[in-house]
Amino acid sequence: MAGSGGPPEEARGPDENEQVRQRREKLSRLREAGEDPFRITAFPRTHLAAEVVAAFASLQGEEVSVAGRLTARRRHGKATFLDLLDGSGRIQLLLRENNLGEEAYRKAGELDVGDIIGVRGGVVRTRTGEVTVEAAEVTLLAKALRPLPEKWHGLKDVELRYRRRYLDLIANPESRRIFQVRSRAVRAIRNYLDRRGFLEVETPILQPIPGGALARPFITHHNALDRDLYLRIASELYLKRLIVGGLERVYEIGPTFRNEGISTRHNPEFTMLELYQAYADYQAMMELFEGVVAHAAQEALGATRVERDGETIELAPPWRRIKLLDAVQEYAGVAPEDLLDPERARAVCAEKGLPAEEGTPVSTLINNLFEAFVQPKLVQPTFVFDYPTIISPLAKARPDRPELAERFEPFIAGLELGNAFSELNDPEEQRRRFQEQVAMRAQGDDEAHPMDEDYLRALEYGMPPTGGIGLGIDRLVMVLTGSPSIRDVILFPQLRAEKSD
RNA sequence: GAGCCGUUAGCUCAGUUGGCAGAGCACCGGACUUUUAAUCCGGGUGUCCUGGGUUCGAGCCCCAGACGGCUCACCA
Repeated sequence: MAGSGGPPEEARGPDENEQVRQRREKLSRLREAGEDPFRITAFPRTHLAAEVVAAFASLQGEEVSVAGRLTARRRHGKATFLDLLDGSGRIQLLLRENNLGEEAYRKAGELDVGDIIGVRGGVVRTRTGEVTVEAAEVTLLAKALRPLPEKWHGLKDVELRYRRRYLDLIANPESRRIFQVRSRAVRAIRNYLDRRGFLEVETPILQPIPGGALARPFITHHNALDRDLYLRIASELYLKRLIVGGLERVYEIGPTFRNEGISTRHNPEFTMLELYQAYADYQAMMELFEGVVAHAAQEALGATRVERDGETIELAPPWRRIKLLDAVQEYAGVAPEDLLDPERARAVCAEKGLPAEEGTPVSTLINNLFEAFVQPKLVQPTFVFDYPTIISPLAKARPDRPELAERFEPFIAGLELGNAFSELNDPEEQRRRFQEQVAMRAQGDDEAHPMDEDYLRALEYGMPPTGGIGLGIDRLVMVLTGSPSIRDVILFPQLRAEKSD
């Protein structure tokens, strides 16, 4: 094979097939003719596909240059229609032997679907009314050696969609749309916060003490310092140090890592918005949260309503607000007084078919009830508030009921979208909470919060009363795009190795 | 980590009771100068996920494994 003018053996990939072989041979012939497409470094594009279509009235008869990927071909002898896909969308090209000449038309016939091409030509409308570039010159800018997925069904195989996202983006317009919505939503959030005087900052991703949340971290190692570091599970404690430092409104949008299971709602690395506002409490955070989300939806989708499972979700404020225990009563039918005593609470859970082993803390029982009976019902945006202090070690307790924290979690479409509270700024109380967590860690709870003396020292310098929010960007995008899986809104979700050796 | 389902051509998918591996698109050859899932004629290009086993014979049955999806468990 290698001797028949084909490409050298070592240039081939491991999964060659007939179509790839043919394309490699075409590339070889081009190179032998001194027309190696990969030597071209630029193409003077004058218009995007969408621009040509949108400005047809003024461009008709004018010459334009467009470039992109050849995604379809319809041959009619001495005329051929091509579909060109660029970053803005699709435009049709018309190649005619009359215009190109016999030789150029023949060479254009050697193009393959998937090739990257540049075309110079006049803007016309075809007999069927489609805006089209009638080519005067066609340039191959990059050869596609592999065939594209099928044009009609696109790329359906979810594993291939995740592993080869580039193919998904080429073949499935909906996938392109999702990531455009995601980008617009994030930009809208930044604009919204910037306009309200927030400062965007970056805090360490490599942290010596992984705090700010209750979760297992990834461990890594710095060679020069010869010490283990952790990939952050939250940016919380660093951002609050900035509040101490007088940056009174700060936020960060960035990757966060939790060493836990993977599911349709969890990726080991995800994007979180965290923000902190001095002199505000969790009530103010509710208003800020619903404002951020509604604005993101408006800017990304042009509407505050989204469809999901045939139901319309209205994201415009105000959202419903309900106390955790009231929600449990409403949806699970369990009276708050039944949850005061651990024995009665366990009996109620057992009755409902939930695990209720001896010694299970009431807070866990409440959480189980909530997740089983309440959370799936919270389709419209809902703030659930007043969580047990024991599971909120960084939140300020309610002055009147210290067993409850000034904390809320927002839910949309049954998804937990974030977490927020009035930040605990009493350094002595924070130390007691940390000690409580350290004791739980000693009991084997490896998600309990570690002690962080430097954070306590910062609080000892004085932090104003502060409200804070964490918002899962990926999950918000799931809501905005109606995506059932978090993998649909993360460009390269975590998967197992493709091949095991 | 557990349960259920899936893996067949480049892509989307059929494959009957265990009996020569199939279709559409893509691709290759031919016709065609305004089509848009173009059309018409001709051509199947394959590690049936992998490794064992049963059988005269395995895509199909059995066992083990890989990868993926969904559900559950922990979390945002």
